[in-house]
Amino acid sequence: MRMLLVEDEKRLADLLRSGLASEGFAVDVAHDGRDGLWMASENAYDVIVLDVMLPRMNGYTVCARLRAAENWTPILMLTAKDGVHDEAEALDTGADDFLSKPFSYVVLLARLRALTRRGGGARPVSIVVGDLAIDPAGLRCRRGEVEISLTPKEFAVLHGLARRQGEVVSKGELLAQAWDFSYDGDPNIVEVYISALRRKIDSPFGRSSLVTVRGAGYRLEA
Amino acid sequence: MRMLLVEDEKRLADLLRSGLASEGFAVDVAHDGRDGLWMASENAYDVIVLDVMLPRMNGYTVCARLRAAENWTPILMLTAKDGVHDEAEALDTGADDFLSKPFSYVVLLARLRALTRRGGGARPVSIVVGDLAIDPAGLRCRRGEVEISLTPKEFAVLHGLARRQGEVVSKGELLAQAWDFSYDGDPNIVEVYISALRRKIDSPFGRSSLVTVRGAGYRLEA
DNA sequence: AATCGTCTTCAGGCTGGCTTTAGGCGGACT
DNA sequence: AGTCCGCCTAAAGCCAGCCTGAAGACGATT
Repeated sequence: MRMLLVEDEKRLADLLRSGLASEGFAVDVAHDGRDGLWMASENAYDVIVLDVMLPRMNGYTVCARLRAAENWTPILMLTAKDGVHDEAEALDTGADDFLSKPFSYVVLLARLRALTRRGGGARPVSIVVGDLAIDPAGLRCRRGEVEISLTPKEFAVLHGLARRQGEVVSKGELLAQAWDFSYDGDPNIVEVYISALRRKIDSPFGRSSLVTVRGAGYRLEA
Repeated sequence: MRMLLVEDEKRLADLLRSGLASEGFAVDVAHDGRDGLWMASENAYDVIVLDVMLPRMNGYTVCARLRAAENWTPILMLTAKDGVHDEAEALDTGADDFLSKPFSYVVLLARLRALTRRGGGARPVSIVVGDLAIDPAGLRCRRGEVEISLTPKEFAVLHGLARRQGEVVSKGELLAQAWDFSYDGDPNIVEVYISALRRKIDSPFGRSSLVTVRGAGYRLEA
């Protein structure tokens, strides 16, 4: 079971290397992002443990580049903060799992076992709907060659629709995905954002890809 | 993909239920620990989402009891605090994964997918009647290559007929399926919608796939 | 402190789907 | 043939649901 550990803190890297080695992993260590990317590209690992805060190239970028190069090795990201946003960001750039520092060794082991059991599955990172490309890693999207900047909330709504392109997504579902669960404001806010999105991704292009299905929700189509 | 959700916060439970249902999960909900344990024992679920803080019996106990009874259904625990200790404790009692509240919907979904070990999503399948394709997820249908947009009610009626293609479906049955139980208006409304459907899916194509069976109901055929 | 951008609320206006109504058609039975 | 009954469909009113501009709240940045 070959593993690549990309971690710049020497102390932590050594501890993990010795611990995991005794669990049966053959561990290679890279100490910065660029080395990590290079090693991951050159060798076939069974799993990659990737710190987010790295010199020379951060973890998100390394992850995104690997996925862009169609490398689907399971990746577990180590996020420094424990904000929900970081977690989602990690998963969106194509990571298979993440762990917030500080973490316990037992937990890391359990997660690694789960990942290696599963094997890597192909999962494209950016979502394409017709000529509209949605880039979860960059919180932005493109219509053809034109780049469109979106606010986080706008993006969350668009993302929710794009993940299920061609299907009707209800307002309630969009609320649940783009707002946190404790939100209990006016559901009308979804309409407001739909309106804003149309003004950005449809109207300027004379399109109408964001369709209202009265009494049911919205649908994003090519 | 059958799922048991054990969660006492009604609002959260409802949000999750509707969201996950649209992802292809058949969700049962239990509102306290004892009910959850009972339901998990009686039915064969593919995955269990288990809150830790529950009335009548906490999540750790439920989890431990299930494992003691040799029930190995994958369990994802929802821990309230985010201390490492709780996470380890969750894994120790036999949970397969955990998530700290508050969590994001996206993350939950990714974890559930991992647990059920199924890359693709179980999506509602589209029904085909001759060259007429009915797409429940998108609330629309296609005759050959031509896309036809339907209102929710029109779709509900067509869906009711398509699910039993070739059979006669009575007006009463259509009423029961497309209208809610408390509806006590004119049954003639079914005829109105049949008429509308014919104008959309038959007349423009010179077909007559929607047949009236006098005194019995309607039949959709290829 | 001031400015900017984002999130959220609110309210007015409007669209379009739902339902009812009513007149007409045609098959079935006497 | 005549009559009855079930079905068809066009038309119109109603109203829920949706759209959108404006403005306040809030936080981030300078």
